[in-house]
Formats: sequence, C-alpha cells, structure tokens
Amino acid sequence: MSKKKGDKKAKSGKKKELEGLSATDLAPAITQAARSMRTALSRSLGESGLYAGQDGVILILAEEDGMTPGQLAIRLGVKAPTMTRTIGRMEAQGFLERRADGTDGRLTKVHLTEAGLQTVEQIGRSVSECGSIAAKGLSDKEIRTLLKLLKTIEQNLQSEHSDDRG
Amino acid sequence: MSKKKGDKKAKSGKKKELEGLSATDLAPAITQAARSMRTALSRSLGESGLYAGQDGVILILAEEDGMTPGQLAIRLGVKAPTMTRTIGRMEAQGFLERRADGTDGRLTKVHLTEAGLQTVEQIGRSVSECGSIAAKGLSDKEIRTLLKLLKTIEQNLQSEHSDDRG
DNA sequence: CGCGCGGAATTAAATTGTTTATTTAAAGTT
DNA sequence: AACTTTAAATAAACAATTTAATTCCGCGCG
Repeated sequence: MSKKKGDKKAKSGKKKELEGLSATDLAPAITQAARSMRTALSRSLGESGLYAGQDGVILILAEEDGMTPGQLAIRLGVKAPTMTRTIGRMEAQGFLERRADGTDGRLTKVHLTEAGLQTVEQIGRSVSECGSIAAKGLSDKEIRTLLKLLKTIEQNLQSEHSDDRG
Repeated sequence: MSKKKGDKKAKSGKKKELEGLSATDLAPAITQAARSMRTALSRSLGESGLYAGQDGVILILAEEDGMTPGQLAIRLGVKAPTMTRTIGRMEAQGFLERRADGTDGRLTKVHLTEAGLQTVEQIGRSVSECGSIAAKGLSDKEIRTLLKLLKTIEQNLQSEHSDDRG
C-alpha cells in the first residue's frame, strides 16, 4: 500500500495527468468539513427547536411565502421526498402549515406560521455565526474563493448526474 | 436589490465588520456541495455494495487492521455511536467482523474479511473518480487551496466545540 | 475485598437524506 | 369523451448522524 498513487490511469485520456493527484482527498475532506459544519449548526439551531436541514426552509419561506414543496426542494438542493417529510415534521412542530392550491389540485403551498416567523432572526444569526466561526482566520478573499470553488464542484457533480449531453 | 454587497472598496481597514459578510453563505454552500458529493459517491460506491460513509472504514482498516470502533470514529470524524451502527451493518453485510480483545474486555477489535479486502481497490477508484469529477476544470493549485481551506474551517469548528479554555 | 469511578462500546430516540414505488390531478391524444 | 402521459406530492425502506442514557469491564481507593 503506497501512499503515493501516480499509477492511476486516466480514462479520459488527453487531460492532464495531474488531475487526479489531490482530487482523491477531495471527497473525504468536504465530507468531514460538512459534518463539522452540520453538527455546529445543529447545536446552534437547537436553541430555536430546529434541526439542521430545517433552517433553510424557514429562511426561504421568510423571503417568499407560499412556495411548493417541489420548489423548496430545488432551492435547497434536496430531493422532493426529503422535503415532504421535513415539511411534515415542521408542520407538526408548528413552524409552518400546508394549504391546498385553489387552482391546481396537485399543488401544496407551504406557509410560515407565527411561530415560524419568530425563528427567522435567530436562524439567520445561527447560520451567520456558524459561518463566522468556521471562517475564523480566513480573509474575505479566501472565503470568496472557497465559496466559488464549492459552487464549481457542486455544479460539476450536478451536471455529471443530469447527464446532459447535446 | 440594495442588498448587493461585497464590494472590494473597503480594504482590510476594519475587517471585523466585513468578517461575517460572506461567511453567512458558507454553511449553505458547503452543505449543498457535500450533499452532491455524497450522492455521487454513493452511486459509485453502490457497485461495491457499499454506502457512503462505509468506504472510509474499509480504507482505514486496509491500512491498519484491528482498530477499535472508538479509534475508527476519531479517524473518520464521527461519533462513537455512528461507528457502532456502521460497523454493525458492515458486519452483517460481510465486509468486516468484530473480535474481542484478549487482554482488555472492554475493547472490540474490527477486522476486514476477505470480502472486505476485495472491495478496497474499487473503493479507492470510486473515491478518486468522484473527486476528479468534482474537481473538473479546477487547476491543481485550486484543488490544493480548496483542500487547505476545508481543513482550516474544519479545525475552526472542531476547536470551537472542544471548548478548551482554562 | 468490596465499591465506586471512568472509559469503551452499545442501545435508544430523533432527524435528515436517498431511491423506488404509489397516489392523485392536470394535460395531451385519439 | 376515454385513454395515456406527465407532474407533483407522498409513502415506504435503508442508511448516516447526533445526543443522551446504559451496560460492561478494568482499576484505584477505602
């Protein structure tokens, strides 16, 4: 088991051979960083009675109330079934409520309740604070670079999945 | 519209105020990127009969067999109960097995089975390939920068949690 | 020698997340 | 108008994570 792996054959062929060099560490690195972030955020969010994953729903709804589960799922980058169940829990918790759309019977509109509205500020604070803690010691430029790189790899992974040729 | 911020006009004069500026987007960004990564890795890993989260266990065990659940948890950055459950599943799947430590009755040693050993190469390929896909279009330097930044924010979050003052 | 303390592993309970499959309603086709 | 297709939401099954509580075992102390 050698730590250095230079013998990986590139299946794409004409690309740079250096490509897969450090990329091997990318998946573990981002996984662990995200785990730490999720845990930290979860702790902070706990004060509001929320779980990590629920914060985004409230934040988006605070900006635009009455979105459908599908729209929320797309905005948050999760799958529809995930959103359905999360909404169900949050509804039971009293943070939001579902209402049927009058014109289209297939649609469900999600609305923030009074209790949900009251959490918005605290959530914003938690997310912001969590980001600040994580970014401690990093310059503004570095943060922007990180944000840009994260978006890039996300798009790369998404487009790979959608298999959008032509 | 007036919400637009992030101008480069303000230099490092009062970095304190600028600090939380882009950091607010950090948690959502890394969350989504990690989610995409996890999904992609999960698909690739599926060919080996594994789930995302199990790969690291096998990879570490391939390097050093007979580690305890607690050691594995620390190495992978997860909590002990997570490791217990993952090990349980993987044992049921036949990838590894638990053995009691002869000298210390509290310890459990985890060992790779033959089936587990056979997945090592494929896992390495999956992780590497997944990283390459994610890093498509990024220079080697950018990848290293990303890795460094990820490690930094992870350490920031960890040290925040350990709360070791005094 | 007994008894409590601490560490390691596990169990319990709660939630997010994914994939696959099912229901229901709108839209399109013949 | 009836049938088919599509789209949205949901249900079910699996897995990963976390925190809190429990069990088991070794070890020191009285």
